[in-house]
Amino acid sequence: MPISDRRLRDRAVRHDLIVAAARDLAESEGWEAVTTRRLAAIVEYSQPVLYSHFDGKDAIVRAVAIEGFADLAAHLRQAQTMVDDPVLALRAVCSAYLSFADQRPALYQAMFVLPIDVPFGSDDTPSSLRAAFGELVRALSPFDAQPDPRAEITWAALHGLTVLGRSGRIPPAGREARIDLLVSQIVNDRGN
Amino acid sequence: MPISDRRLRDRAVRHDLIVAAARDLAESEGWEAVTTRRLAAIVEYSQPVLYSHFDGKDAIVRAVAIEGFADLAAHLRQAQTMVDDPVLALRAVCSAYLSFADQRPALYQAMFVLPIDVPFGSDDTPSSLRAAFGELVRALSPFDAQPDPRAEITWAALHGLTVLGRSGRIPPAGREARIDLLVSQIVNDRGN
DNA sequence: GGCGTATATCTAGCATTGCTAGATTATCTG
DNA sequence: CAGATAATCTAGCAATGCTAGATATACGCC
Repeated sequence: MPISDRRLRDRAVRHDLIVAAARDLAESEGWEAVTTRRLAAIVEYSQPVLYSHFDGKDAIVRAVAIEGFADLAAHLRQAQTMVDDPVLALRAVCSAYLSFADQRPALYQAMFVLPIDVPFGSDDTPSSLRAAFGELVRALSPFDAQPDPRAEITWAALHGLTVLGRSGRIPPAGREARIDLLVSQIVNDRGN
Repeated sequence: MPISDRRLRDRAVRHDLIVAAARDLAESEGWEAVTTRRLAAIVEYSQPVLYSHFDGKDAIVRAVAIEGFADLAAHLRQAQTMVDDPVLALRAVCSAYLSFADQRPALYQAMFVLPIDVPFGSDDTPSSLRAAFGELVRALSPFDAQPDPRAEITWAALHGLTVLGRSGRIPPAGREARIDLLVSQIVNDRGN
């Protein structure tokens, strides 16, 4: 086993360490506290090593985000496989989306607010991202023969509730009622 | 007429000039190009004069945003007073919201994405902001006895469509279909 | 084992950012 | 006109993302 193998392994470990440090620091102090110098200090290397792993700060944020998509997909999947009834399953998915955003605000921000340059409709769209969207499509397919547009506006609504709520533009009270209303809108809109 | 009056007028003019410069520069080159130095150069004063008008860069963005709320409110109002039928009026408001966001992306960003510290549910919520939300409530009131929660999730959906579309997370094609779907959801959800 | 080379890492620094203190100029008052 | 007040500017600070050149480390070969 050549030594260069161990080197590659070490690099991969450090890579993950940087991503984890960025995520954790962002979660505890916000993304504005995530500077290359602080990340370097946490990883206990000098600042320029970050640039041997990532093209720049944006790339680090992007890496955090892409990991987050996988987490979200798993979270949504688990929520809807717990219940059989399609309406309840849909409600569970919506609720799970919002609670994910609530519990991991910085991660969510990296995924959906910060300008990470992730291709979406393209071939090299991260599979984790496609998976997350797919879970939403799955939850909606009992109610719509063409679930994709429905998934888009539902996703938009969930995202809007998240960011507008976070910045105080929508009050926290009445959250459950809004989820009910959202689900009710979807399931009652049969025939089109 | 004391000379200090002219001074106050000059100050007000310069204040507006700064806000306009920020808005225009953001609209043409994006908010990341809006630096205090560039603003000072446009206004043809030195950098520190900005701080005699505003508490900092955030306050300038906030001023731009608050002007924008008034514009949006007027835009939405005009859209729905053009048509009589409630369904068409609702559709017009949704469409107007999206086109506003589309035509003035930087302004929209200042209003709904950038972290301007604007109180919302509070007493000193800018009246223009309340007015914009009120237009949405008005358009929804024919369809719901309690239009406020409905307005919140509709606003959320519109906002989500905007930002997710802007960052390439939702494709531009099918935009009209999504508006139709959104309206259809609302008007078909009678009884609750 | 020892040496030259390639790789990895660090130190130091650049340009830009938001913001501020102290000097300087213009303006008003007695 | 002199003194005081207000407005404005010059110069600079600390922090940021990022990079070049120097330095230390690990490797392959004899």
